[in-house]
Amino acid sequence: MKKILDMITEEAVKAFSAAGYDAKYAKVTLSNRPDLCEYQCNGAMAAAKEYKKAPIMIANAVVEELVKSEMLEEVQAVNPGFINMKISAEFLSSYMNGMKDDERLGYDKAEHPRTIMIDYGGPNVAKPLHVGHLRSAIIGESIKRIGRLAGHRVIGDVHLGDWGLQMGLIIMELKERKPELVYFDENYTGVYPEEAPFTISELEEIYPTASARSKEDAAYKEAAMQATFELQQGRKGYQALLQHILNVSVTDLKRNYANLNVDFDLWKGESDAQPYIPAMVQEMKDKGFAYVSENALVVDVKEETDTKEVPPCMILKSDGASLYTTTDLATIVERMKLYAPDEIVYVVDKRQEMHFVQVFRCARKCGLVDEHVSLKFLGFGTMNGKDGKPFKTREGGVMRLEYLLKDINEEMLKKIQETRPEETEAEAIAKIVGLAAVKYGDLSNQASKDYIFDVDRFTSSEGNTGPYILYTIVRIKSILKKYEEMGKVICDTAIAPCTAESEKALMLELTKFNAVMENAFEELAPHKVCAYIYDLANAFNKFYHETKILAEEDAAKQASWIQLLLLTRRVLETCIDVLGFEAPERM
RNA sequence: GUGUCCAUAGCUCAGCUGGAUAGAGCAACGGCCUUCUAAGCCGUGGGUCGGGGGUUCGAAUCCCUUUGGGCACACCA
Repeated sequence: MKKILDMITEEAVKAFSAAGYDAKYAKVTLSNRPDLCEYQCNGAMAAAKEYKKAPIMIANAVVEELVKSEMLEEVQAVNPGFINMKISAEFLSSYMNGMKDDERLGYDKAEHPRTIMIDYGGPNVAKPLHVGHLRSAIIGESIKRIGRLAGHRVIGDVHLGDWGLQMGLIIMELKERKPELVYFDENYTGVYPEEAPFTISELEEIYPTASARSKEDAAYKEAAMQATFELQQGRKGYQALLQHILNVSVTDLKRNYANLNVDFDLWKGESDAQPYIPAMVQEMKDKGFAYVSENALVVDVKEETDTKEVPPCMILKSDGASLYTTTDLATIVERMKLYAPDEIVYVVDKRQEMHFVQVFRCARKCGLVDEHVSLKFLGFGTMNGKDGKPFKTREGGVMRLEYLLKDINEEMLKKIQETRPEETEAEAIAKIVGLAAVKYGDLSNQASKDYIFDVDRFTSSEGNTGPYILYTIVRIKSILKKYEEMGKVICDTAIAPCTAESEKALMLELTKFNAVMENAFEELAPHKVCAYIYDLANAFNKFYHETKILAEEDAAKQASWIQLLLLTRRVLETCIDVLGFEAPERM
C-alpha cells in the first residue's frame, strides 16, 4: 500500500500543477500543529521566491484546487502561506480496511530483497555474558527483525570472541593448574578426550584469574601470547582445548540468549575465519597493499579527505600473530564466500568505530568486497547506572546479565502480586513483562547515545515504557475475550468511518505504520518504532477511555470497533515483535 | 595535542530533508472507578533549546566561534 503521506502529496502535486506551480513544492508532511490540522504543506512559502508572489496567494490558488480532492475534507490556506489539511473520514476508513485486509498491514515488501548479515552479540567465550553484551544483543536482534519485516534476507551471526590472547590466557592458566593433561604434551598423537577438563563455572573463574595475573606478571603474559601464537599456528592440543572451551561456553551462551529472546542463525566465531587468513595475507602482499612497518604487516588506509589521522590497518603483529583486524577482515572474506551478502551491519560498541573504519577501508582497498557491498557500523553507547557512570553492581563489579534480568523479574513479580494477588501465573508473566521492560528501556533510546538504565523507571507502567505498551495490548485482548464471552462472534466486517475525535486520532496513528517501519529500517533505528507504538498506545488508551465498546447497543458500530481493536492489536504486536518481545494474555 | 560525538523543563528523553505557540514521560499539584484491567484517562504549573555570532522571509535543526563533558587515536578485543 502507498503511504498516506505519499497519497496526499499526490493530490497536492495535482493541485500545484493545476494552479500553475511547480509540483516539486507539493510535499505534504504531518502537521506539527495538530490543533489546526492533520497534514500540512509548506511549499507555497518556498515557491514564493521563484514566482515572486506572496506565499499566501500561491497557497490560496493551490487550496482552490485541493478542495476538489475526495481524500480531504478540510483544506485552508493560512498566513503566511501554510496549507492546512484534514483527511476525510471515508478515505481514512478505506485506508484502515486496506491495512486490515493486507497480511502485511500495508507495509510493502522490499522490491529488491537484499542479503544482509548482522554481526551482533559478540560474546567472549571466556567470560559469562555481562551487561556490556546486552545492548548489542537487543539492538542487533531488533535490526535483524526490522530487516526481515522489510522483506530482506537477514542472517544474524553471533561472531564469538574466540581467537585472541584470551584463549592463550586460558590455556596457560589451565596448564599451570593441570600440567598433566594430554593437551600440553606436544608428542601426544592419540585422540583427545571428549569430555572437557573443566565446567562452565570453572571456565568463568579461570579467565578473570588469568587476565588479572597477566597484568602483573610479565613472564606469564609472554607465555600466554606464545600460547596464543601456537594455537593460531595450529598446535593440536591447543586446538582441542579451544573446542572444549567453545562447546562448554556456547551451550551456556545459547541458554542465556534464549532467555533474552535473541536468536542467531550462525554461531560462528573469530576462529572460523582463521583458515582464510594465510591466503588473504598473501594476496594483500602480492597486490602490494600490505607492507612491513615497525616489524608489523600493515595496509595504509588513510584518505585525502580525512580530517584526522587514520593509522594504518595492522594485518599481522610484529611476532607474526594475527589480531582482531585480521580476523575481522578474514571474516569478511569468509562471509563473502559463503553467503555473498549485499550488506554487513556491525552492531558494536561505538568506541570501536575507528577500528571498523580501518577494517572497512582495508577490505575495500584490497578488494575483499565488491563495490556494491555496503559495510555499516552501528555503534551503540554505554549503558550507565543512575549516577551516569557505567553500570556496575552494588559492589562495583561487572554485573552479569543473568542477575540483571533476575532483578528486573523480581521487581515485576512484586508489582503483579501487589495489584493482582490472585494471579496464578505471576512468575511467567513477570518474565515476559520484565524482558519487555529491559528491551524497551534500551531500544527507546537512540542506539548511538549513552543511556541510563533505571530499573524503577523501566519497570513502571507509567510513561514511555515497555509495561505501558504491554498493558495496552492486554486491554485489547481482554475486550476481545469478553466480547466472545458475551456470545458474539467476530466476523470480518469492514471498519466504518470514524465518528469521534479520539477514534480518528487512533486511525491516523495506525496509518503511519508502513512509513515508520520503512524509516526505522532505512535508518537502522528501533527507537523510532518505540516512539511510534508509544503514540499509538496513547491514542488507543484515549479512545478506550472515551468509548464503551462492550456496552455499545448498535451492533454494527460495535463490530466495526472490534475490527479497529483487532487492527490496533496487530500493529502493536507486529511492532513489539520487531523489538524482540511479546505481550502476555493478562498482566 | 589531533579528531569525533554530545549539551533541550528539577530528572529521563523526543524533535523527520530548517517552518506556525519547542514536545512527551517522571517528579509536584488537582480531578475521574456501581459500566471493557485505575499497571489507565483528563487537567495545572515548569524551558534565554550551554554561551556568542552568521546564513534565511523563518534556526533547537545549517555554518563559524566559545565553554563544559564523553570517547577514540597501530602490535588488547
